[in-house]
Amino acid sequence: MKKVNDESSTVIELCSKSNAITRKLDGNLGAIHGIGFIEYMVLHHLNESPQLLMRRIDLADSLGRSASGVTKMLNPLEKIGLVSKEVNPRDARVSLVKLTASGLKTYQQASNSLNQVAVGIFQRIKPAEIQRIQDLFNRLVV
Amino acid sequence: MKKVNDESSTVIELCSKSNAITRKLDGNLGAIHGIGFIEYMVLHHLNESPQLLMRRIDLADSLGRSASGVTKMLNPLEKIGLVSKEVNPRDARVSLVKLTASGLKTYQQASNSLNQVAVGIFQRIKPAEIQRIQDLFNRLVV
DNA sequence: TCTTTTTACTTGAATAGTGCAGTATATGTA
DNA sequence: TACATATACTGCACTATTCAAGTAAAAAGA
Repeated sequence: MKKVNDESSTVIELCSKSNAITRKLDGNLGAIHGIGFIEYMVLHHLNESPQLLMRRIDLADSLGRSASGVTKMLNPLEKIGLVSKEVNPRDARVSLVKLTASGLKTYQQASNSLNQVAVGIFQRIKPAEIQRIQDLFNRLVV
Repeated sequence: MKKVNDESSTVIELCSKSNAITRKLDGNLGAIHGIGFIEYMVLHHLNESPQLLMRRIDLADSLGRSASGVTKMLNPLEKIGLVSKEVNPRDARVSLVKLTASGLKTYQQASNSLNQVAVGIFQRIKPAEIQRIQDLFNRLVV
């Protein structure tokens, strides 16, 4: 008697691996650069966006986290000067987050560490397949 | 100027999706069955193992979580009777976790909910590709 | 215009998760 | 045997994350 379908067991595997990877990277980045993996992801998404600028709500979506989680997480990052708060003249509700010069520098350094660890994680998977995985992720409906 | 390699951006995507999925399933399972997704995963791994029995440390590995995290999480599950604590006569250090009859029932019911949600998540991906993803996950080195 | 609804964000209370230190048991080695 | 090291687990202090409630501004509708 089968209890879960293929989709479910894949979801379970996905989240287990993600937990393990997050823990590993938290330790790695934390020891070397003083930020966790989630903080790294903030810097990454800012770096990818035009003008290094994002709305908090879009950041929450990109990270798969709640709005309040983003608010709280950003406080320490502002305090240590990796990001700054900007206003949107068109809409007074939004509070934009910007990557500072210092944040960019930390991002670039931490990226080197991440690159090494990430290569280790995918060492048994061919480059073409990595591309393929990423394509599949983009088609997930969450 | 490229900052992160393909491996890194795939890791970032993986963890973002996992966060979003976890949040979605926490809400879904919590509302209907009174357990979060992580608790569901505990029941799932116990159900998959022989005699419905696991060591706490192996459970932690399967979940990608710390040993103390498992200890803490298991307390409420024992209190509501979904799992029970067993001793290992061969090794007094280990404390085994067993899926109870009540836990099995909850697991089976929650699996129905999960199956539905999981199908929705993979709706744009072909069955053959789902198999493929799972195979790739098993080859990750974490 | 005035009112309702939606959106963006923040705060507080509660919960969850971590690392580290400590305990107890088992294993390896001389 | 004795001793050092490794393993399994737990408790504690700290950090992180969430939900629900609240504020304020924008958009939509009458």
